[in-house]
Amino acid sequence: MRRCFSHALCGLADDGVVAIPREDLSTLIDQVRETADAKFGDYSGTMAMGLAKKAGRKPRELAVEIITRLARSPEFAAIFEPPGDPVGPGFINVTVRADALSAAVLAACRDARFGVPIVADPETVVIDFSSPNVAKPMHVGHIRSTVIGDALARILAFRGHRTITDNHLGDWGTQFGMILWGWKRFGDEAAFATDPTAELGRIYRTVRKLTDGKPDELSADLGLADLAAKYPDAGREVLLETARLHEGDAENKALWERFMPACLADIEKIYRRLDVTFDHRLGESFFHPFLAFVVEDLQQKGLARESRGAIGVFLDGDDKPPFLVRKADGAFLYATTDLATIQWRLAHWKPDRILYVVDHRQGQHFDQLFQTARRWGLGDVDLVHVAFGTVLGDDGRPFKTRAGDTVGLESLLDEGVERALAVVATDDAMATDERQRVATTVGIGAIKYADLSQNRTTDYVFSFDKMLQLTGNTAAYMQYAVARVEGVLEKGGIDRETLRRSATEILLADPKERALALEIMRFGEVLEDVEADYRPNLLTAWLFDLAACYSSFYDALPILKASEPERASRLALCDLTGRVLRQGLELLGIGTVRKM
RNA sequence: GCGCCCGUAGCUCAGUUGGAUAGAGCAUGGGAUUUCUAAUCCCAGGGUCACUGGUUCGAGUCCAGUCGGGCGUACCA
Repeated sequence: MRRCFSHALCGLADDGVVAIPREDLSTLIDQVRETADAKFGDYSGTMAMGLAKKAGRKPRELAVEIITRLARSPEFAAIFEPPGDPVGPGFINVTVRADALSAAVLAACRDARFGVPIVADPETVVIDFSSPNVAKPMHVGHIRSTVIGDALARILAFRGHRTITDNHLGDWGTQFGMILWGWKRFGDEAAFATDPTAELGRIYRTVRKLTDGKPDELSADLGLADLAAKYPDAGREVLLETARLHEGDAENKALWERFMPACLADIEKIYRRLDVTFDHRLGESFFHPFLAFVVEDLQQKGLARESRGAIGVFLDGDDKPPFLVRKADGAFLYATTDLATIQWRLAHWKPDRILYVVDHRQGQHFDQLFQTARRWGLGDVDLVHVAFGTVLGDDGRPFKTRAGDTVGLESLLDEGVERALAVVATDDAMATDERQRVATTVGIGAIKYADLSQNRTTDYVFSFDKMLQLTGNTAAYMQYAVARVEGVLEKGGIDRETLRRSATEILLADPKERALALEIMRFGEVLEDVEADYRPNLLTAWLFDLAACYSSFYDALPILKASEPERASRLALCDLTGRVLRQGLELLGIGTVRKM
């Protein structure tokens, strides 16, 4: 609906009333927003004030000009009431026409996309997310990248972009050297046969503590202290094992090939539970053959040079830390891999954009990476670091178990489902297996929703108690709203296809009907805003508003018991609300149930 | 030291890139059920937007500084 302003603004520009650069037009249109207060109408435009300043005009005068043009535009008049005079310093407040809203809702009822348009210029977007290290079990730190990345991929695809999701697995770095080193010294064949990833996880944790553990961490564990005494040079030896793997050492390569399938299977199991899929899983190992070329080419083009035995790109002068692409011992770094990856993706996928859904702590790395890529001349692709904050525990410290270990993702999901089961279990009428299914949907949904509903840039406090609340801005509240819609339609024995076909008019006489309809019609705008800043929390906030509008509508007005023609109209609204809510949750990777 | 991010109600957080009287949820207090899922709805209280100055019609938002916190900072990813 915002778009209706564009004609009037173009007109202004063409008439030379004010100079509006074409590229500013969309940001001006973005300034058309839903009003803070219903008494100001439905939408409000604030562009007159800003434009007046630049043009040296009086804001109200300019607002009147815009209003005149709006009123003349047939496209505008079809959707909005004739606008009144500007309010205050120059607000242009408009109200959607009842007949236009009603017609739009009716069209949405019959449309598989609810009237949400496909983007005008679809782009090819690579979304790089999750990217766990395969050598260690996935933990709570991976949840944000996985959940946010998956949601963004779903949303961009729904908007009409060509999306390519890629899981850039950490399957080749130092952490694998740790496993190799540890396996050779205290690997347990029997334990590996029983539960491969558990054994590899044990080795990883032990070696990590040996190589970068704090003194008190070492002294707290007698066995660990012994190992530390026995292998004082563990850190260096680990790097040596990593280097051997990269050089193609037969023994290490064989072990790598032996360990990988179990690692991958373990990770896949988590993705299945989370309902997350990838188009590609091109890990670090895949790009290994291209790394030498990256360094050579950077050197040859005079971008990288030797320093203290290593090779790096000096981006901010000689005194600032360079972007290292090769270590003094000859090994490559993840900077090298990331550069090779960009190059490979550009050559094979020709993307317009690449999104990296990665922890904000790696901001500097991406600044350097993007700068280097541009200097290297890798083309005019948009490289975006979609950063997010840390997951914290109740104490405000990074989320850990009481023993101080990181929380495994598997057990986290288990606990979410288990707690959801306790909440759902109050209804004895439900069969056990169905209850289990509902608990799974509610539990996993709660974990995802809690994460997505937070502004991604801030750290967030992980709390099962809060995310599983049945009231407030939670997955359960939203899923409940969907289940209530199902309940009404089921109770009325309504065939939804027939309902959609036979609906002839949507009546919006009651303010609650109107508010619900207006909210539903904002779906497309919200998705547009989500993409603009890669912020799924705008979608959760809107879903919450929508569910609240529905609850309010449902509470105040009879539906099945209403008389015609209200009954058919309200049933159509119910059906549409349910579908839109379900679609919105699906775009977040969250499932729904028919009963709960 | 330098760089990036953050500081909003008792708690957890929004705040649409500078807009109208700073909003939700939880918690607290009150109310609604002969009626489609009350896992709901309606109403109320609760704020020096860390602090100081600046920019302008207008600042939680932009600029400068101060205080407090987090993260990063040459061969881990």
